[in-house]
Amino acid sequence: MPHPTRIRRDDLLDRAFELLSEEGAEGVSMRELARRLGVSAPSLYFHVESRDDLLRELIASALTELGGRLDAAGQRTGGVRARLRGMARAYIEFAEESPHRFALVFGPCPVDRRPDDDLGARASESLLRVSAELVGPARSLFFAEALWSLVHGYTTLRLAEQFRLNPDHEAGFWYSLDLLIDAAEGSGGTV
Amino acid sequence: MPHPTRIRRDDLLDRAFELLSEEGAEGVSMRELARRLGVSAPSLYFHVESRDDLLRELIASALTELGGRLDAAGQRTGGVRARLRGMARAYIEFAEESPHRFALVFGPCPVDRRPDDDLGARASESLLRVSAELVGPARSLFFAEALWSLVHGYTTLRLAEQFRLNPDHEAGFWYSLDLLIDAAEGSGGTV
DNA sequence: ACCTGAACACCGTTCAAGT
DNA sequence: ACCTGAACACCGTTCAAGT
Repeated sequence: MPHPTRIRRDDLLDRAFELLSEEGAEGVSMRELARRLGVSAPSLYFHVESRDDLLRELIASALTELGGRLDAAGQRTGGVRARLRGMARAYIEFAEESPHRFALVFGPCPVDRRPDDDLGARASESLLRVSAELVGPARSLFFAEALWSLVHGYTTLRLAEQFRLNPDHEAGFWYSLDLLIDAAEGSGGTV
Repeated sequence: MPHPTRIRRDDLLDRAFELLSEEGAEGVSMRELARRLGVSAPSLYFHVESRDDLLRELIASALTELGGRLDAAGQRTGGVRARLRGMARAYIEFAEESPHRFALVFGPCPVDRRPDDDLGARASESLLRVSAELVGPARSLFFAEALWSLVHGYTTLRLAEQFRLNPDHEAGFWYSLDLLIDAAEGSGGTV
């Protein structure tokens, strides 16, 4: 063995994940990451192009996990309404469990840090599928966008503690969600 | 005059505003700010407690401006629906005009950087007032929260260019907004 | 009271040098 | 191929020193 320590890419990403979860994107510094790996900072550049590249990897992993959770929620047995509620809950729960990862995925983000378009597409695929059950394929994009806006807005405002005035803020959210679903049902889909 | 240059607080805030507008919060560095003011970095600390303090000031100013715009839109003549639409448009327009300021206001934010609670309250006051016209004071908080979630979600996702798949994304938003207003009207308010 | 330069502890990244 | 230390250009912030 030519060197005392060899960096394994898995370790690198695991430690970066920990840093992100603990301290947010700002805490993911190349030097601190190197410190935790017991390695010099420049050596990281043999395994990662740049800090932005590393963050892009973390975004991709968070997006994949969120997509998986939404998918699971959308495929459970039950009516369309119950599954849409489940997907909304999964979205909120992911944000509550991993606020820093959630913020990184949806936060303002330099072009260099953008994940592949198809990753985002895959994450929203299940929402589009369940939406199509409700309003048909032609209007599924239209409806999914409205649902996503409501859920995302509620989640981010909740995460930013902007509902301090209203301790019972969940009630309004679930009511509004049902309203959108009611309207979609009324507009005549395939189910 | 004991010194060649004296910092005026207005200048300091104006330059910081420019930096924020041009390059986002990350671009607002004490050293770059000092450079633009033709002054040493440490001297800034006689006019501002810390960088977080400065950013808090910028958040406050953005929040005040957004609040003012919402207020103006909410007080125009016209029906409740038209005014709510106007407020939504004002929200979106502010975010489009000042994306970095918008992101700073609603982005994840260390506790030290939080503006006064009553500033946020004042910004949402007009929304609550117009909501109360629609559903009465008892349910205005409930309804305002739903509206805000939808508008905020749509705005942030739009700013993050998450609607790339759907070039006609505005239509779905306005439709959903009307749906929420319809439901509120149906639920029996004072108007 | 207000400004300065020097300093401390951080950053991302590059690069010549080692194995 | 992979790792290192030194270096460069950045940060926020403190502090003794000047006026």
